[in-house]
Amino acid sequence: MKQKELLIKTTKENPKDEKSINAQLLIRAGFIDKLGAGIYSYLPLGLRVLENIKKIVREEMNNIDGQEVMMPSLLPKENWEKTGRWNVPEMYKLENNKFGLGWTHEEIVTPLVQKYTSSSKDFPKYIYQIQSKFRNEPRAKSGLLRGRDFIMKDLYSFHNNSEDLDNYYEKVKDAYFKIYERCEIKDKTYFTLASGGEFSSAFSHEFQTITNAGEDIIYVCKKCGASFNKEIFNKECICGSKDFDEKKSIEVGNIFKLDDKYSSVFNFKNEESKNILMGCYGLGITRVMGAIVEVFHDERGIIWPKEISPFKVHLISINADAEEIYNNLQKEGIEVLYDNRDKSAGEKLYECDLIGCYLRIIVSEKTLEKLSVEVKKRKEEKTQLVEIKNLIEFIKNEL
RNA sequence: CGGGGUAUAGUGAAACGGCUAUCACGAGUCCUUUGGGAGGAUUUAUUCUGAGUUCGAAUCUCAGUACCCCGACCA
Repeated sequence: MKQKELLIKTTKENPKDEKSINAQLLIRAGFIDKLGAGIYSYLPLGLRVLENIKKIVREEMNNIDGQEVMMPSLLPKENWEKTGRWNVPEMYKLENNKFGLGWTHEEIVTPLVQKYTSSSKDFPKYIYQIQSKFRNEPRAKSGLLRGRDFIMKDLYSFHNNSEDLDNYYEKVKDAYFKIYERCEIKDKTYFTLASGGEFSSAFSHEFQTITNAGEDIIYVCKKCGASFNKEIFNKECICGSKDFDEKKSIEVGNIFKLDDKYSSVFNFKNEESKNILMGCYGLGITRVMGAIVEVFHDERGIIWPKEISPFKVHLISINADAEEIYNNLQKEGIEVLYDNRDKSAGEKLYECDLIGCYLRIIVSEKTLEKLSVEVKKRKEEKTQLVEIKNLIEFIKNEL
C-alpha cells in the first residue's frame, strides 16, 4: 500500500475529547475516527489491525473445533421476552418496539442449535461468531475499552454432561491464552475468578490484562499467583495465603458455565435424562485492540506486536527512490506500507513512529551508496544496515 | 442515572460585554526544501442549538444537546 493513497490523516495534537491513551494514539495515528461516545469508525489501518486480531481468534477457535456462524444483530422482541431479558438496561430497542439490537446471543444461538439438532447424539456442539454488539452503556469511556458499538467474539458450547462441559471449558481457557500470547499481552493477563453474575449460578472466569487504563481491580496472590476480581475478593487465597498485589486491569475475555440456564428449552434429553448444558465464552476484539495500545506505546506512538501490526513493514524513502524495493517486497507477499509522499524526512519519521508498524525500512541516498538500507524494529532502538540483495531474506527471517 | 467540567476554522488554542473574532498546525495552489514534524506567498468561520438580558453577546442568564472525567451500573 502506498501511503499517498491511504485514507489517513495524522495529527500532532491530541483530540480534546479523548483522555485515554488508546483513543488519543489511535485517533492521532489515523486508525479510528470518533462518531460518538463509544462509537468509532475503523479506518484502513485500524481495520487491518482488527482483521489481524480476528484472524488469530478464528484460528484458535477453529483449533478447538469451533464452528463459525454469523447471527443477526436485529433481534425480535419475542426471543428476549422468553428469557426475561427484553427490559434490561443494555438493550437498544428500536422505535417500533419489536426489535432490539444484539448485546449477547444466548437467545438466538440456543433456538438455532435446537433447530439443527435432533438428539443427544448430536452433541457436543461449539458455535461462535465475530460480530458487532450493541450495548446501551450508561457510561461509554476510555476509547475502545468500553464502547456502545463494539466487536466481540462469542462462543457457545453445548454438552451432554458436566464433565464434557468442564473439559471443553479448560480447552477454551488454553485457547484464550494462546490468543493473548500471539497478541503479546499474555504476560500481563491473569485468569481471574469473578462473580458469575445474574445469569450464571457459580463463578465465572475473566482474563484480566494489567493496565492503568483498566476499570477493574484484581488481587493477585503473591504466593500461588491465583487472582480474584475485587467483587468476590475475600482476603484469603485458596492456597491459604493472605498476601496479595492489588492491580488495575481490563477484562479482555470472560468465560462461564451457563449449565442449563438457557438450554432447558431443548425438548430432548440426554442419556441420563439431563438437560443439555451450555458454556459461554466472550472475547472483545475491539477491546483487545485498545488494550494492546495501552500496553504497547511510548512517548512517540504505538508499538504494534508483530502479528497485530497493520503492515509488517513501513518503508520510508528519504531523498531516494524506493519504488523497486517496494515492488520486490510486495512480490514476496510481505505486507508493506510505502511512504512515497513528498514530505520532509522528519515528518515521515515522526509519523512512522506514531503509526508503529513492526519493522521500519529506510531507503536513503546515504545508504544506497553502500547498496544497503536501514532496518529497525519499532520496539528496539538499534538500527541495522542490510544489503539490498539480502533484504528479502532478512525481512522474512524477522517475520 | 448522581456529581464535576468543556463546547470558537479540518485539528489544537486565544480574544475585558465593544474595532474586520486572533494565532499555530493541517489542507489547496506556486516557489525553495528533504536524516527527526523546514521556509516564503496566497486561500481557509452560521463562535454547539434555542430563547433571554443589552445600544451592542464568543463573552452574561435560562433551557436543551454533545463530549470528557469521578461515582453507580457493567450477560
